[in-house]
Amino acid sequence: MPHEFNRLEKERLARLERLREMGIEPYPNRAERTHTAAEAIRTLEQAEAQQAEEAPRVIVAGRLRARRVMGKITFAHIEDESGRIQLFFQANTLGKDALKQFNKLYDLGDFIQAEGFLFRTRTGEPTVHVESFRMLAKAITPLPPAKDEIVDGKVVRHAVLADSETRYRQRYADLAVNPEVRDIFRTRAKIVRALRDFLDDHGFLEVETPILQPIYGGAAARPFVTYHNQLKQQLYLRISFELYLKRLLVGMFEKVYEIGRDFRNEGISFKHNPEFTQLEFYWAYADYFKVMDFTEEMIAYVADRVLGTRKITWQGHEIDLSPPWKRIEMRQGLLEATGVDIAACPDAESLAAAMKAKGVEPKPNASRGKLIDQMVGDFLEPNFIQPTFLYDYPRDISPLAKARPGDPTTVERFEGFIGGMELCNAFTELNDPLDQEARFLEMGRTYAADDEERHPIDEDYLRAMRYGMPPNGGFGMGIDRLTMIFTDKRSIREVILFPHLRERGDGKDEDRAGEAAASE
RNA sequence: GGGCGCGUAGCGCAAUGGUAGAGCAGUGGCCUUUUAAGCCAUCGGUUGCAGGUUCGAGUCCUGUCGCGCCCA
Repeated sequence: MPHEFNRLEKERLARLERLREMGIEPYPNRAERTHTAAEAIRTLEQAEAQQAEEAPRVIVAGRLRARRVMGKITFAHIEDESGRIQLFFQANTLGKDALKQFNKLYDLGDFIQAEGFLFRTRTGEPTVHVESFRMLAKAITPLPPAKDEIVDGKVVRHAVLADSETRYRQRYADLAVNPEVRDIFRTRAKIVRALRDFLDDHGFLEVETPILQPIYGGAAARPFVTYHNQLKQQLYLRISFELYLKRLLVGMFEKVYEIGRDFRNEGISFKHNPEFTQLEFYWAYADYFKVMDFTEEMIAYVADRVLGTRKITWQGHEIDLSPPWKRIEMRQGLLEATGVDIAACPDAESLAAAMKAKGVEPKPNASRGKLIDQMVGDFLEPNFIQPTFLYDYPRDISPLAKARPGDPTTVERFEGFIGGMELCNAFTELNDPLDQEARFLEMGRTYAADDEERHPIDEDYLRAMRYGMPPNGGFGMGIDRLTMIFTDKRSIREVILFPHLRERGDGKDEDRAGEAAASE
């Protein structure tokens, strides 16, 4: 269905036609710019400092964001990625017709180019005295008309685009009018850059492993399923990188990492998006305690690089990202929080009974590990506001982690938490192929055939391990969540450029409800 | 999946069950240092969608779509 233009768009289309009639191409192929807005302002300041005789000349380009027409002069602001700069249009300089053209045929939101000399207005604002200007790209749809007012030195923004649905569905408009949203994604890019630099500096090799996988694994999650037509083969979008990265240790790489997208076909919430960005690394000859130390160091490094401080505020909490993080053994932590001693309960039945005795209602039909997970989620996780490692997890929910020597119910695994949210997950990796096979079979028995967290057995992974895999520590961390922590955002949708929303045409104005109802 | 809340003009918002409004944006005009410029005039609505109750529904009820928050 072709787009139906609204009243405001039709007005702009008419002006676009008018420009064409005047021989002006509203979407020219080439643009010119000598200075960004910020560079132009700096250039003026330098000229003033040097008491230059001639005013510096610039060509600036950007989106027209404000216009104040005052008879024979017009003030405007254009914005580029570096910021805003004021333009001064004067009938005496440009001629009456040119000024009228700018006032009547150019719209807020249009990309324009302007050439002239720099000066300061009466109020001291750096301004381009425009001698010529041209259209670079006409905007048909008006952007939300956010205006900034300075009150007591603070910027107060009016009528700013705030509807979260529109902001996420039309992120381009959100980014165009909300500069602080652009900053979130600059921060995100810096985080990823800092992580890469840290890992590279520590001798890790960045690799790329398959996103389309014949067998999914490495996490407890439901996959997206797809199909290769020519191979006539069902494929899955990966739910983790783990099994492929560890194959590389068999292949004699000792430190590898990957930053990329994982896909999990599960619920969407303020901390879950169906595709999310993950960092995983695997480190030969390391164990989970070494990985813990390394994690603290890495997060502190990223904080230093990205924020310039290790003390942050997240949702009103003062959080200190400096090492060392608090370390809590899971058994001890649960004993203190609930009075239940998981070490005294070797199976699900005894643990459920112990939980009931302490007034905690166990989830029905849950395994021992899932009951423990339940208690962690209810009694520990929300309290881990300061960076905290919780370590020594139950074996039956950790099929890829190595057991603790002398304690078959526990594996060497930790999770890191910040702001009451799980941030990372790591273990001393299981490298015994026979034990690994037994774990896979055990999982197959424990989970019902239709359980969404059931793992198919990856025979090729077992084959790789049989060739010999060095002892190693592995680590996975959600980049989206780390970005939430660093940017003080409560919702993962704020840190993902194009978060998934339920389908609804091109926008909230378009109604498909009627069509859907009619077709049923 | 369940509970609660929200959905009104391009944007941010009003409107006891009784004529759907003002601001910004837009349009026409005045204005040579403005900066949410100002002043005068003016255009703009399927109140998410579909039903229902009522003399009368943006408002109450049912269903539905979407978003948000809480829970699972």
